[in-house]
Amino acid sequence: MDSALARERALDAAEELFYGRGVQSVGMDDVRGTSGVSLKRLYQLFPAKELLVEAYLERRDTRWRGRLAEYAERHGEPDERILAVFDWLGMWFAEPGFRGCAWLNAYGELGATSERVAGQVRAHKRAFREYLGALVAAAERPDALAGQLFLLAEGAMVTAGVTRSAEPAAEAREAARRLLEAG
Amino acid sequence: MDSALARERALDAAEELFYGRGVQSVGMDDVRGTSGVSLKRLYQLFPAKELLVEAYLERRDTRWRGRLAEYAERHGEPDERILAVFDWLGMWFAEPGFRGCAWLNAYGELGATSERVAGQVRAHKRAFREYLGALVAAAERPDALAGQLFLLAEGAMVTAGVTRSAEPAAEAREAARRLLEAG
DNA sequence: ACCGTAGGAGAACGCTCGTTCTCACGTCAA
DNA sequence: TTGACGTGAGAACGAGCGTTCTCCTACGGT
Repeated sequence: MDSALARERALDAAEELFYGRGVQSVGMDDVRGTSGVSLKRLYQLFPAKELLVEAYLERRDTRWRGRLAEYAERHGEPDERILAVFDWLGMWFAEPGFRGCAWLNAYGELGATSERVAGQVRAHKRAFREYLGALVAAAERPDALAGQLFLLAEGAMVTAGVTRSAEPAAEAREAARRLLEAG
Repeated sequence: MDSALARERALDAAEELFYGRGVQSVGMDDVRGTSGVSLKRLYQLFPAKELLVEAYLERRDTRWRGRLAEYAERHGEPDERILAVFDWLGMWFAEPGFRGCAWLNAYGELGATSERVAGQVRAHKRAFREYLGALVAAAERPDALAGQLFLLAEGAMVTAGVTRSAEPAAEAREAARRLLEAG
């Protein structure tokens, strides 16, 4: 198994385990067991657990925002694109194994102790907020609307995670629709 | 020091430490040091760390909802009461030492491993949602609005916690005002 | 065939931390 | 006074886990 493949396997295992059970309750030995990558290799690729955590969050960030953008961009009308964000959230919430927003979970777990993880969470949220800002600008709406939509989306993520339900996406979509309609 | 006082001291220390630094990075020894309550007493009052965590969340839940209701009820007009919730959130976010919603942080940290803590978080959020439901009903608005306001409030809490800013409360308040206005 | 290197399995190390135990001291009832 | 008891200080115990080390096997180049 070459390094690139071992790295992917390790990150796949890290993502499955860290997202599903939290970072602190997963040991490097669990990552080894799930990935099939030996401890020696793991530490060659990621010299400390924290680096594996950071790589996990970074890869997931890229993929998450990519998938969201890909879905939203299938819709031509600017207002539809905005609402599509909430549709996509609903599909995400309904996926098996959904356990809330990985970054908010990581923030609750590590935000107080790891400044780097806290920074990654802020960067991820800022990027999401800016993406909404671009959609809102394309719809020729005031930027303040993006902030409000962002709060709805964050509230939906958190609530879907805690209650294990996809319903908050529909509620947030409806609120977003009304804000669009009113403004 | 009698038992009741020791209990209060222990909970005061637990709250300060768990909320400020997270549950897992605080040891029972830290609680002893901050509270001045000996380990023996701590374990008499709370036979395991998890019980101390639960007691901390429960006491904080009572106080948090009490303070919110007290503030909101100073306002007579139903619509004003609803908006007062967001004003209160803004005051809370601006308090020194604010580090986001204690329950969401606890959920990120322990939700995957402690079913009891996860249940407390759900109960707390359900109670908050029901409180909003009561305010919305008093304003003779549809219950769906309560769900939307709830998402705004949750989004504001999360965002204020991550960005260390009180600003999201004002954004959420403005969104709430527009939803009230439109409905 | 031989040696040097890489890699795997897993033991070992060291630290943290939840929990319990030891021991000395003070208190109060008889 | 005495002895049972509660308490505090902190040592001790045991488990978990991040990280490193040992040892052994396999293989590639000469």
